[in-house]
Amino acid sequence: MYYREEDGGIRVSGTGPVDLCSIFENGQCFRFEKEPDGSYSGVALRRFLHVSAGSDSLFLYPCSKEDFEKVWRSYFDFDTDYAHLFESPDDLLTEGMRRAPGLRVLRQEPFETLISFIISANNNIGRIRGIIRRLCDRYGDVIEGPCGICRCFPEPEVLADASVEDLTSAGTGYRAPYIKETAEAVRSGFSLESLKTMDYREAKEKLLRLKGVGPKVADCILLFSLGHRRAFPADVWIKRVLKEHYGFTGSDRATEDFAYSLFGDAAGIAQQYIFYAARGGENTGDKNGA
DNA sequence: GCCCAGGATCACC
DNA sequence: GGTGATCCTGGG
Repeated sequence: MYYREEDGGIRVSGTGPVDLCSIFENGQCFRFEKEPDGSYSGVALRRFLHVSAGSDSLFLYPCSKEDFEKVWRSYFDFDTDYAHLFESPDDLLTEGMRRAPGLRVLRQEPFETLISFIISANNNIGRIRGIIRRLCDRYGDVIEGPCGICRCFPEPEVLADASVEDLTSAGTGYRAPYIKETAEAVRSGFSLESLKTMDYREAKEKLLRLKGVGPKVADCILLFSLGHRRAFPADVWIKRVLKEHYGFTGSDRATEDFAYSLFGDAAGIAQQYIFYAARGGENTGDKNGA
């Protein structure tokens, strides 16, 4: 992989396939919007970013060499070669890799990911996006983007100080007190950062103590922001696939072990491919439109 | 008006 | 340790 500065941005080549739709609309990330020309823009890590993909390159804007090295390189997980993660992929995984060759698992901001996936419980992608947009508009810091102002994801203190009534009126429903309580926990010292270097199970156990975080949400946070690639979020779709394709049913812990036995250390990345294999050529899991 | 999808929690066994 | 009712909201 190599890159060069160009018109205030960075052009990256040799990354292997990158498909922005399967990155930004597969349910791992809720803050990037598709532009009419197929590019995406949004705010992540307190920075505005516009991304467009060519046949063999990617353009990030605005972006300096320093931004790329310090922020976006790891955000997009550019240093991992997804094509060679699995020694002997089975039929289902192979099919998923064929269908979504440009998929990548992002490394997002942990607090944003935590709150976003608490909101995701009992919810669909269209509504999750709307709720998060309202929270950012109401509680997020303002930053300057190329086309006007944008909003960052709210800081823990701000959500901790928000009233449950206000959080509810943003559309969070019964999850409002969970959001407030979990934001309070983070404000008063619960360290998300320390979970990155912790053993997978230990980190998951810690996350499960937070209000509104169950096994599936914990695995999403571990996989989509904390770099725990063996975290295998088992939603209803994945459970359906495990049953229909492997004849497997079992408890949450048994599912965790089964996924590990099938796919090993990168089980979470396999989960993303399997999602595409199972849902065929359709769009992603969004029934209501993003 | 009714039913459904989507995970976490809580009461209960 | 597992099971089932409940939470909220948009859509069919």
